[in-house]
Amino acid sequence: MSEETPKGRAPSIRDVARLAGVSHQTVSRVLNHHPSIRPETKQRVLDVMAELQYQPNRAARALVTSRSHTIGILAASSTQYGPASSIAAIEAAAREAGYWVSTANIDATDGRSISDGLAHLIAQGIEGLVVIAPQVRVFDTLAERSIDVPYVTLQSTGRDPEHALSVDQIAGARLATRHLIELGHRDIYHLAGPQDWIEAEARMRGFLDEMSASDVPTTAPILGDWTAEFGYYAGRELLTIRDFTAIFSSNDQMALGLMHAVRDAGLEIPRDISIIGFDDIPEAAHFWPPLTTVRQDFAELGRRCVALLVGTIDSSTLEHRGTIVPELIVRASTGAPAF
Amino acid sequence: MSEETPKGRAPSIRDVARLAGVSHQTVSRVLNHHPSIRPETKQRVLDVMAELQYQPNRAARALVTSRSHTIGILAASSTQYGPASSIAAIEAAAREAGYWVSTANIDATDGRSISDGLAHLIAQGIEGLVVIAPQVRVFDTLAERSIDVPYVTLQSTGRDPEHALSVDQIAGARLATRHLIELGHRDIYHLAGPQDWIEAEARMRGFLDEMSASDVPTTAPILGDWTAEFGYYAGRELLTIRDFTAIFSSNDQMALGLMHAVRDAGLEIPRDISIIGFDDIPEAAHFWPPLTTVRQDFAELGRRCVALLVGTIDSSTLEHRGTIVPELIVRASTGAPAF
DNA sequence: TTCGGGCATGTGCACGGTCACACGCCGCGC
DNA sequence: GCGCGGCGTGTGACCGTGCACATGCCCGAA
Repeated sequence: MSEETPKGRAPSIRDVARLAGVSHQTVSRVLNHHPSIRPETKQRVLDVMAELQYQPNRAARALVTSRSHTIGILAASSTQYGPASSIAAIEAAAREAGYWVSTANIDATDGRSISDGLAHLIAQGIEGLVVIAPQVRVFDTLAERSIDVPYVTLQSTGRDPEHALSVDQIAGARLATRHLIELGHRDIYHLAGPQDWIEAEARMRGFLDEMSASDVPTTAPILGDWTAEFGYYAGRELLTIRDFTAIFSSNDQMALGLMHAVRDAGLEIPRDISIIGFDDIPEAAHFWPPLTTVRQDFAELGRRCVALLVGTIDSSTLEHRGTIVPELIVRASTGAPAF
Repeated sequence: MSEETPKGRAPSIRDVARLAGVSHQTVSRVLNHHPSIRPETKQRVLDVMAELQYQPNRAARALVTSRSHTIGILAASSTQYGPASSIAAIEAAAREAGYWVSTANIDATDGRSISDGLAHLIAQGIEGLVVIAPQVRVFDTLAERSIDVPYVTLQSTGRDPEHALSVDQIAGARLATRHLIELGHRDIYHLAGPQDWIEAEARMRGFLDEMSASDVPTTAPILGDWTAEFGYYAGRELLTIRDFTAIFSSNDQMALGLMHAVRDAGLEIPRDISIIGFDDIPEAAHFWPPLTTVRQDFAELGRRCVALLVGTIDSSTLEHRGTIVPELIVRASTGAPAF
């Protein structure tokens, strides 16, 4: 080994200092872009750093500054398209802003898991928290543990609008519902998401709002679990009634299950029944028939989320955040009802 | 504030020590489950810890032990079902084993992004690395940067079998291909994944192996990009030829696109053309028709991955790892060819 | 009795950074 | 000529933990 440093350890600022003929503090100043350093000195230090392949020790820095530069993500259902997209976007935006990301995947139906995940993140000294999970339970845990870092929840404006950031779910749901109404549908069902997801609740509210605003008699929403499986069985149940011409599903996966059930019953989409989804997962364009749905910009959401969090951390200033409005994507699964 | 500790800081082991009437070292021993501590003393320390809501400082511990207890994940395409499932499984397994996880999402087509992501993880002092990405480029970067932590790549046995862990893609692909051959198909196309994904390569190899083993004339695989979109356009192209009765798609999304194209051409599945996919994403059971595919157990993969990594870190012992064999799921998208 | 050894605990230092403060030098105004 | 302030740099302490070593005690074997 032709190590420049005496020990087997990674080089420290003192090693750099010695080789550059300066004090360790000067090296620290170079690292932190302190203004008053002679360019000549600075260059010398930088050269030695490059030569030694010096890497600042995160732990040491975190210890003394008591700052971790880490944002935690508490995520449920992270295998689903929406959450996964948000996570990826947050991760990218955070890195851009000089922050690290640590994720804890939890089982949102298990209170213990929520608490554990949160403890896990807090133990890492996170400076900000993003919650991507059904909030109802998480909120309780959050309140209980009296979180002392800024946090943002990536769901619709629910119980804690101050911390919420989201695509406007209500507007999206109204968009979808209005689309069906404008096509002439009057008997419309809504297949909602799980009761304890605030996103699901918001979409349901949007549906109900738009229905009553258009003087269309509302039907009781069916509570689902986001899965195609559920959509399929819910569809089979519904079709024993057959007093409707359209269904608005709270996400694309359930819409897929619905379509499956409708076809099994020998009916045609959209001739007999129109179906509209929510999310616009990449596959939706290739469902049979291609699914009309509402698109959300998850990447933008992630970016704003980090901007808000970092703004709060760095300057205690709440950055103003506009609403992200979703977009209606009309494909072939919706049409005028046939009488 | 009725703080027990003098300063506004979080309590340290010394605060605990003072209140418990012991030395800081004794507290440290309690934390690390040192055997020789009187149960009485231990309990006293634990009581004070609980009272003070003491939390060990990770940074300080990492600084002195030079161990971060963190596993890094370098992931591409983490919004897709397979990678997302693996990540969630790894995260859970790692937490179980007392490790933390840090994820870097990269754009695998961009060499710079790979390198940045890797640097990002290394700067965090990760002790192990899991690579979930098309490996060809990543391998080069890995070699170039001479990674000094144990790593595992979550793809098929390719260039670096020593570090690879995966569901046996070749066996899975042979399973799928054999299924088609046994149904009586002779003219079979394979829609492969991107050239630089070793997984895609392995599935292609499995396809070719099985075809020649069964004395069926092979066709040149078509190289796709995993998306339903590509599957759709590839299907349209293929259908202008029509000299085949079955297609084996390297993943379920492309299979979905293929199905779309086949229906657009007025053909029926599986009467005119059989289609088989790979992955068994949760939606596959509700495609039209429900997709025959090959299921991989991602959760098991994640668990083994962490077990292997932690084994290597803790004892430098390579734990023996069996192969995970995928399972053929027969649904309605495949059938005997009609002549 | 003496001595070795294990147990339970304490003392001091090291880890690799940052921060507060001190220091020497130079230029400028009075 | 003297004091003052800013610039560039150095000195030492400190952050919260774990480790090596020291200490006192008790027990059993020589």
